[in-house]
Amino acid sequence: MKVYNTLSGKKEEFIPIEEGKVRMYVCGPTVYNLIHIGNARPMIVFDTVRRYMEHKGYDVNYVSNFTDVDDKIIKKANEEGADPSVISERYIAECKKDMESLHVKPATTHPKATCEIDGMIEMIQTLIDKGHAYVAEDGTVYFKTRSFPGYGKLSHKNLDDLRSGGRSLLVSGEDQKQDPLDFVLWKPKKEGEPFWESPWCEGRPGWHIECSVMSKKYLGDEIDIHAGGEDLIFPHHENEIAQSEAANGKQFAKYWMHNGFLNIDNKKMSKSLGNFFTVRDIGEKYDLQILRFFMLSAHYRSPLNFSAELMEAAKNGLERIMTCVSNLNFLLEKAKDAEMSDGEKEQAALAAGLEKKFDEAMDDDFNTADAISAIFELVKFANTNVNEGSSVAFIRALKDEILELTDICGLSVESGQEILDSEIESLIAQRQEARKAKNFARADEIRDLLSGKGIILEDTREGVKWKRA
RNA sequence: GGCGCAGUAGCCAAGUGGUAAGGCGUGGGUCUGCAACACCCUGAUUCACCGGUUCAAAUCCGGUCUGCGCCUCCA
Repeated sequence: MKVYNTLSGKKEEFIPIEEGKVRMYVCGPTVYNLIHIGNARPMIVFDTVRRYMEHKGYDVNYVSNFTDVDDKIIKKANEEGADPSVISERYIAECKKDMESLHVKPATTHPKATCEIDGMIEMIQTLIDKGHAYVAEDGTVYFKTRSFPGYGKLSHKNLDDLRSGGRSLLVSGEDQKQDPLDFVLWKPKKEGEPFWESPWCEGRPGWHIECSVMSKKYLGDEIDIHAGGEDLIFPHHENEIAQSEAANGKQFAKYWMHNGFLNIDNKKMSKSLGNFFTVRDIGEKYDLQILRFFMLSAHYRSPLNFSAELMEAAKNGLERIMTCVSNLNFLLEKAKDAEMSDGEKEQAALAAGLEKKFDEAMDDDFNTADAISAIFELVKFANTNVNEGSSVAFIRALKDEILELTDICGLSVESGQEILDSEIESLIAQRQEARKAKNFARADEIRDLLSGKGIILEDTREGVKWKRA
């Protein structure tokens, strides 16, 4: 299995620190509002990475945090006159609902920054003790960037370029920094802000230290994969490396994975441009697994453009897979022979080749676009080769294969077995009578009636199929 | 200014040295009482442009153009 590592800029063979186990940390959202579809991309992408690794037999310890102390949360809390924890708890709950709709599995642990303050104070103290951090007059603690020789190794920047860059890194009120590149580990409270006691001042942690500490606590000093959106490479992940490696004296993460951005009309999504969509917005119109399918149809490192047309195309594509499974289920009920014929055994072997294609695509840095094409080929294979004469074993083999591969992608393509109420059953029977009697007007009338109730009928050679609109 | 990514059919999108996957859409056909589903056919002599390397390039090298991201909170 090969993984593209931002650190080296290359695809590398994945070798876990501990055989058979994967320790993985994914930077989670700041919970001050409903998550937007851009937030959803890393959740979906890295959940798929996790599912594939589990499919390969790895025991994955997957940690993804919620950042629940932040300026935006405090701002929102002040607007509503509520405690910041009310805001963050509310949006953590909403986020979990969205994740469920997106078929993102809950992490092994979802730590919250506010529950890990002790660990942060401890790590900051270690950094001070080791000479990597210093306390300013007002109690702010800064990380001394120049004290960490590897600074810039992830984002491939060098300190002098950063300094002479087009923009000043000095922001007003930060002139206590010894160097403009130094960043905050702990900052003093302001009026009306939540705060914690610390050796330096009453205050709260800087953003970057949170992830270093939560990763260390739940996964250890050294982890296999650290992941997030590409915008986090600098400064967030660069700073995490500096903090963790300076404090722990060990390599922090072996592999750094970053997903590309989701754009709207080739522009970054932003509220000011009016092209901002929450996951909830999309969920009003579409089953959210369509959004998931859409995102997996491109490579995770490529920028991905979002539009209504593209969602429609994704919807139709996913429906094709679901129709196939539904057809297989239908034929399964009608199948007579239990065992595969010799011809079917050969066919099944061919189909297994498509599963191999899927695995090879996923082994190559999680090429989900290519992997999905293997699923489509499998669907076509099933549509072409399964018929009313097929055996139970053959149909089931193909169905199971499709289900296995779609499940790795986090897609549920088998609609639940529903029992129709007797009134509808009776209408379908009446329509069949009418058709037999060539009373097509009556047959169409019943079909329209059922369509009005959300039941769509399809006449097949094997009988009448129905589905929900 | 610095760093980085991308440009493949109407649209989306794989492929990164051996002669262009897959999906959506379009048009035609088969099946069907009709519809739906499905299947078959329909698609790039060509991969932004210009040079170069090679027996061979969408894939490697150089340049040009265009779009985007990061360097400030951001998935």
